[in-house]
Amino acid sequence: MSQVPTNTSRMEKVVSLCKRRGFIFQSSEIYGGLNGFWDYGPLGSELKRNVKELWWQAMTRFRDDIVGLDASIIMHPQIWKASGHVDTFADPMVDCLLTKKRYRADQIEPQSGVIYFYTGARAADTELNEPYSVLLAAGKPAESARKVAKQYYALRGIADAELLGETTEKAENTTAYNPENGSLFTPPQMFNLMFKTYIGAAESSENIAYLRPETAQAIFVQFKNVVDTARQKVPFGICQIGKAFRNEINPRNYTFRSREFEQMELEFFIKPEEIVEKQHGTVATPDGTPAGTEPQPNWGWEVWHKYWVEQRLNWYESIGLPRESLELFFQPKEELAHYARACVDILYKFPFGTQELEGIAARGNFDLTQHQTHSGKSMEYFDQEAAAKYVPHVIEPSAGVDRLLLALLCNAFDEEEVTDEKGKSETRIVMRLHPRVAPIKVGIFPLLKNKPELVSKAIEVRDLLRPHMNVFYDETGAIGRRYRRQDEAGTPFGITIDFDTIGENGPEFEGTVTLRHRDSMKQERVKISELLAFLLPQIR
RNA sequence: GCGGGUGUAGCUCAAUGGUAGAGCGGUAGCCUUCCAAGCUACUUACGAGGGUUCGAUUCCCUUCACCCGCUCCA
Repeated sequence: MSQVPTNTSRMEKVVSLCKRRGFIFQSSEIYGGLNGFWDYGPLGSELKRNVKELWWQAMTRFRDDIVGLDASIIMHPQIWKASGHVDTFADPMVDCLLTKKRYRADQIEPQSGVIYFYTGARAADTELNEPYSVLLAAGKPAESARKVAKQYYALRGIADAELLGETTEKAENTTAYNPENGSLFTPPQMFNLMFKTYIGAAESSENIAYLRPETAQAIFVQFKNVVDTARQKVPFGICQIGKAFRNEINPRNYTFRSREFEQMELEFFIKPEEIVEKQHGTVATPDGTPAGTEPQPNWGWEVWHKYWVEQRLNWYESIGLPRESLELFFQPKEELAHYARACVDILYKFPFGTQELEGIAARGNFDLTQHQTHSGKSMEYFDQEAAAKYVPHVIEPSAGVDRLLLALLCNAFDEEEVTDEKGKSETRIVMRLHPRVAPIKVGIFPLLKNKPELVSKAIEVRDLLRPHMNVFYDETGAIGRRYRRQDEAGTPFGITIDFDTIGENGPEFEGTVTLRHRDSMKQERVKISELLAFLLPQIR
């Protein structure tokens, strides 16, 4: 498995296979495609269903303390006011007029000094009346401002310019100039990342609504309803899988950053530390808590946070992403959003770089409090055991489904040299997807198509397995070709119905099939009656 | 959004200012007793729009998409 930071050719092979085998297609391809949107083909949609199903199971079915939610994508616009998305989910951007580099306007260091204004420039045969200005630190020679200005006009086609209309002015704490070279920036442009739409027929400002930029807010907004109906006590969680939309400035890296994507989010509500302390006398910290322990009532938020990081890492391993393909990134305190207490990202080593799959944030009670303030409805929870009312705090593991699929596909992709009995070597492409996520669990092949006994027996086996797993029946072409086709689809098992199966080579083999393993290409004989018992534990 | 690159069949690639070809694949048939065998037939493309031209896949412009770098990113 490649550990090279960027590996373009490997990524290209993955992309090509995804298209060839029907994992991922470009959205609206016959109309030329649409930037930032992707579709999942037959194999991709199965893969995606499996991943979401496994997450849902791990979160809700195998736990008593988490329940599900499936909320609408368009919600009351006030929600996005309360969450801060309307105001802060927009980045003001500026471009340097000289270098064309783009910066976030709110991250420009304010500068003071002298501004040199020009009205234009003139060369032997041309003149350009386009104002431009340069900021110089106090005391620097005017000549360096002129040098920058000449570079600027040279870019505009006025070489060796004579600068026109130079004036100067003092400036304090301006962010309109590039600190690196003094050049003027373009005026700030706002990029709000939320998709806007209108509810009802009239496109007026009162009808503005947004496609949700994250699924989390729906959980906070429905917190009270869930508390009232689900018979859960804090600590408990609400989870949701669903689409979210962000009008990315620059979608990149295949499906990694798309404008429409799917999230799997959990909001796990916990007691504020003062309540824990009141009830138990002490608050457990990560240092005093052995890894992998069951949740305890005296846990503080830091232990819960660590607990969820470990839970999530274990889950990724359980679906086939090895621990060494993942990295943890602890966001430094100074880079955290104002409401967050801590955030750990789980990163995967993609061929195009190590990138985030999931963020696990400790968000305090920011969100519930915000909605309490904006809606005027109490978000307080009455804790009978503690005899106290409080707004719960929250730990938020938030994962991107599409990113995860891409990670699984990149991780599974493998090329190996195989040598046949005649000594001829060739490249085998195999998707080593974990059986749990594999789109097709087992391929079922009659050894020969023109032998009715083999075909009918194969169909019998297909119908035996079909209620329990996704099977693929294939009778065309040579058996080796059918195996290799399934290798690219990531199908972990192949079952071949041969002449042993129908008893032609002795009664001791009757009712057995060839079971072929994708990864090792090894074959073994298994009784049809034992197939389910063999396969089920591996795919669940 | 800026700069660079690329767009020809499902994939990988070729050729050409005179109307596109291969390999692999796919489909159907024959054959075939375990790892992409063979034979036959079929299938499918110049990203889109405009211009120059008698004629454009080829030259020019615009646009769209993808890739790389910058930028951004929950």
